[in-house]
Amino acid sequence: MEEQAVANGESELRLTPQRLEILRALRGMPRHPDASEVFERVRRELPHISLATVYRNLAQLSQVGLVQELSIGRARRWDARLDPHEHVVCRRCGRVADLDIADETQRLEVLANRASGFVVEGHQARFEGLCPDCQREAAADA
Amino acid sequence: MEEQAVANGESELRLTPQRLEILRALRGMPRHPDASEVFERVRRELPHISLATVYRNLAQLSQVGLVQELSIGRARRWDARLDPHEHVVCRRCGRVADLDIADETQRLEVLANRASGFVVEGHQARFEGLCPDCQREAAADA
DNA sequence: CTGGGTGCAAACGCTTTGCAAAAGC
DNA sequence: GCTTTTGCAAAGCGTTTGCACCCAG
Repeated sequence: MEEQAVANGESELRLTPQRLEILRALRGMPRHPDASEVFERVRRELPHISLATVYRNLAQLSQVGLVQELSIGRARRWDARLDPHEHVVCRRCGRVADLDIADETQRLEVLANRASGFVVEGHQARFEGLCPDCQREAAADA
Repeated sequence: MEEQAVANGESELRLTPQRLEILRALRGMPRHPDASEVFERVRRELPHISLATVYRNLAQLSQVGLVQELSIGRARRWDARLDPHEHVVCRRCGRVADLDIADETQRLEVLANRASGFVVEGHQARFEGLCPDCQREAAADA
């Protein structure tokens, strides 16, 4: 198969069918899946793909900046959104939602820099709480 | 041995030698150790303690609010500080430092609440960067 | 006697790695 | 042909669990 390369800042990745499909799958999954969820989804198009390939490609794609790794909870989760944003996790159902409060969190990096002496170059904020659905259910239980 | 109970909001934990020593160890380790680091340290006082006991006790202690669990990187890390604070992780050496910017991050919970519809009840912010030591080394390398 | 707590070893879940075969340059 | 990528299986690593024993109330 004729392949194009995926251009990026420093290096290039071959655009293999697996790579392409993983990227496509992730872009269609706004709920921040972990590797095995991506695997299950990609499998529908490429039944012979292996889980190891999914792991390898997610790591490579994030190295070249095409996807973002999230550390939410125990398992690594993945996000095709590249612009700065935060996440809220529901304590009850585990649902993850995006938060667009980049302006404010960006300011915090400056504060963190001053307070720590570190050269701060990034952050992730994870909020916890009850999602609207679970608020309703919690109210119904009581 | 005469044992006292550890009082807390909802339940009680027996103050076993292992429990006591784990708590003491953690309070003396400001670098946010993971379970096996706590294990190594406690072992110096209690050579026969098992790793499973450390895991179990850290989980129990955090359930009753005597220690805090951090989700930094891959392994669970533990913190004896209970007041709200954030963390900076060094990209190079992995060192973790505390950040006292609670006033500002507390404000963010309100924003997150409004932006998401979730009832936000907590957060963890993790900043990344280069610690002072690694800044020096990085400068020396160049 | 009863229940929680412990140590040990085995099991677990997620992730990584070694390797030979396959595919693109 | 040389390099990269893949699939498969095995190994790795942090964590949890089952179980018998122990100890305090």
